[in-house]
Amino acid sequence: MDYKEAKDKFINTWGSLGSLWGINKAMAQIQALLFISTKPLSMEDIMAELKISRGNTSMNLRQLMDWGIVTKELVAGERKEYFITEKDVQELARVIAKERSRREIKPVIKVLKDVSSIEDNSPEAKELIKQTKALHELTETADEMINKLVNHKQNWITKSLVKLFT
Amino acid sequence: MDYKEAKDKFINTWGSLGSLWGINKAMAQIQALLFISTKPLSMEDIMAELKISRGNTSMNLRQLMDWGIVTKELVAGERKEYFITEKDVQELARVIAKERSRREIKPVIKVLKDVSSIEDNSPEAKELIKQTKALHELTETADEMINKLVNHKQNWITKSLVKLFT
DNA sequence: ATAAATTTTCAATAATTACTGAAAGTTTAA
DNA sequence: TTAAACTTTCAGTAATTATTGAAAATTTAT
Repeated sequence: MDYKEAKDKFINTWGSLGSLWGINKAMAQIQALLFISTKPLSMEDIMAELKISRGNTSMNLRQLMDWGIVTKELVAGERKEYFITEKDVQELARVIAKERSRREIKPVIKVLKDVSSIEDNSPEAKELIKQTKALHELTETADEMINKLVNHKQNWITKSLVKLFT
Repeated sequence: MDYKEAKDKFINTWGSLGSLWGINKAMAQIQALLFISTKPLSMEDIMAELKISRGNTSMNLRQLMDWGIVTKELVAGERKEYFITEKDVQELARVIAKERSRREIKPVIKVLKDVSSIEDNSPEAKELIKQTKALHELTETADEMINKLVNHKQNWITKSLVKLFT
């Protein structure tokens, strides 16, 4: 496998992994491309490399910036905007975990809390309350775990692993 | 909020959460329905409750069985098949984590390994190798972490949390 | 101010993914 | 065996989601 093949394979795999996780393909591919690039890339660069339209590139770059994993980089004497992504994988993982907690887990916790606090004594309602309560507790625990790990800042996954299994 | 509202809200929230995570809506809703049901449900029951077709129900039940979170339950003197889901949330979380590791993480680890072991000395290739190696290590560590947690069998999330932050 | 360079927006369209329903297949009881 | 009860399959269709491309908006240089 030569460089070009390897690069394409990486970008494609990352892209399809993304869509499996509710992140769209183009967004994941742009991030992958920036992640392995040795220099900041312009919108033109990205369009050419991934063969996607200007509009698509613009929208997905914005999303990546909303997530906080891509930033604009000014290149001296250039009018175009250039983009870079967080290059440290640990930091990348932290940011993604934090965003997913905020966007996906937190709202579910709220629903589970509401549902589990209805008042009704029928056996069906009791089962609903019991099971949503259990789910609520589990979800909150998992979310707290993520957030604590996420605030460790450095080498968190490795450190936790050592702490857990030694 | 009365029982019916609460039930619908739970099923719908679980359903849309599912699609956010690459699990289709019907599959997540069927699991949610079984999860709060006080008794095993037949295909007819599920179709009526969720207002989905027979084919859809059949296909998604099979998928849930493939995941190992739903099983057939024979009801004495009944010809129909009845279905139940794992009711213990901890066990449910374990099974899901294990399946996601097997289906999604493992294949990515393989690609990252392949990509990071190409031989090429250009600066671009060096960056690709460096970054995919870092990602490979992180992914493997996270996957090992999931698999170890998953083999703890009881109260794993809570236990790990205590262990980690006390 | 003007206009060239660049980015953003969004209606139209393409691509993907999910769902239906009826025909084919399977199981069970008599 | 037969036929009724039930389940699975899958081609066709519907619903959802992603992408394009060109017009509008913005930014920058002069």
